[in-house]
Amino acid sequence: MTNINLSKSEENYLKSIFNLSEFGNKQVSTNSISKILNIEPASVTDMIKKLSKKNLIYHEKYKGSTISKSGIKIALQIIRRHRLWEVFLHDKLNFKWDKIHEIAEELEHVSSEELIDNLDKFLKYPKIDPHGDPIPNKLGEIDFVDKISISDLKVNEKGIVSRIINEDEEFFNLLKKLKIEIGTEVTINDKIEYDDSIEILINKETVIISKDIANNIKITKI
Amino acid sequence: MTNINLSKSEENYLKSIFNLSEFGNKQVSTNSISKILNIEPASVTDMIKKLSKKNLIYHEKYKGSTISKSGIKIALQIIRRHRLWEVFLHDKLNFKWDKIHEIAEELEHVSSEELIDNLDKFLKYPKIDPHGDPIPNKLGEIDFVDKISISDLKVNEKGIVSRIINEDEEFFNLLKKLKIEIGTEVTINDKIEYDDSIEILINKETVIISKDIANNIKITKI
DNA sequence: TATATAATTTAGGCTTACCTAAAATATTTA
DNA sequence: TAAATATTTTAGGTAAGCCTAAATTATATA
Repeated sequence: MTNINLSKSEENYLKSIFNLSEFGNKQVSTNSISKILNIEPASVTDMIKKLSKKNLIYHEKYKGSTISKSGIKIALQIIRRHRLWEVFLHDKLNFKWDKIHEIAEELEHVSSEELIDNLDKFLKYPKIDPHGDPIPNKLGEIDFVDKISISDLKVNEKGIVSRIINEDEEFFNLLKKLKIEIGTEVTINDKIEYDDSIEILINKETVIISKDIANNIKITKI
Repeated sequence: MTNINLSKSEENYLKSIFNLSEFGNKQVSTNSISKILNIEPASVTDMIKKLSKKNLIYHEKYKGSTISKSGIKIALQIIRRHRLWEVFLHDKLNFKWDKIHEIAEELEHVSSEELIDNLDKFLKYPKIDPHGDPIPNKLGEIDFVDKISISDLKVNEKGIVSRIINEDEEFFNLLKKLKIEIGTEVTINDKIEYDDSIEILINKETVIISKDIANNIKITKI
């Protein structure tokens, strides 16, 4: 396992490219990377050249970038670190769900394989992080991710909340108010055509949520 | 509490200058910083100028540097982070005593006050790290540190091992072999004039250690 | 399909944190 | 105390990772 040592910047680019590529299946535009990382497109081009030279991505001028096999491997390790730290921050240090992302962004760049493996063991090999995102194992293997959200269900269908996409504090507070968390059972009562909002049943209570909110809550259909 | 955000480099310099200054009481030479950090003296001069401008140290050209009140405050926080992480790595992740320093060097630069305070709580507010070094509290207050080592004891005097200065793996293994750890009671049997080595009694066993080894083991006289 | 617009890249610049070589100052020693 | 040596600083340079402005290419639109 040739573990090249990447800089914090390189790691962040690689992670973003991986996330944008939907598991390496899509070409990623320079602009989209620029937006996610808040870095000017010209600078993104610089880094793309650098990562290309290291064979972590492939790049076609003016077309876009594709992440390579070895790029994916590394990206999954960074994601593993990030999510394990999130579990630690949430479960052991009692951080609120919406505070952990920022700190994990820093911790994920501390690159000691032994550290991460020992942390994994200490946390008893968790399968998902506090947002419901699956944690890759040491080999980079990762569980299937639910791709449907509440808005994809039809009336009378049911699901279990599995992942929360939006990680902002306001969204966190909203979910708390709605008593929605990972594992909550949700039934679709009605879909309101006027604005696509959805009436759902949670713990015997009925609430109406907007389409945008529904899109941010992934579920496993039951 | 004006918490300036320092770079990793700035933090490392400040920590080194603090350590060399013996709690801010001594002037520190450019060369000594250079040696500790493995950075050329000319580069050290650059950084000294930078830290001076931020009033974290005072510097007299060609003479040396002194750490300021605010510099000490920050240095103590960095040391606090480092030592708390060491406790975590040792006690929770089961890292060996001699492996923790390197990883803590990275973790200490993740600068979230909340993170460190929550970690402190999680670890139940430890007073010393695995090497026996005292951990500053949130306010930067720190316990008195034992300044005498085994070599400072006279024949028939006793002490309890309180700190291990040398953090190398070989030293760790040596101590293991000698059955010396923090809390071990040591009695001086004899001091050998020929090469200043010392015969000591540990758990009813007699061993001879060199002056250098004795210097690296701090004790509390009893 | 020609043109306007959007996306991307190139060119040139900046800051941080390092470097080497040479100059300036301090300290040691003869 | 003068000369030799050691320490420190200055001067000029480099790579990483960003920037803006301008040029190039791709895409959308009329």
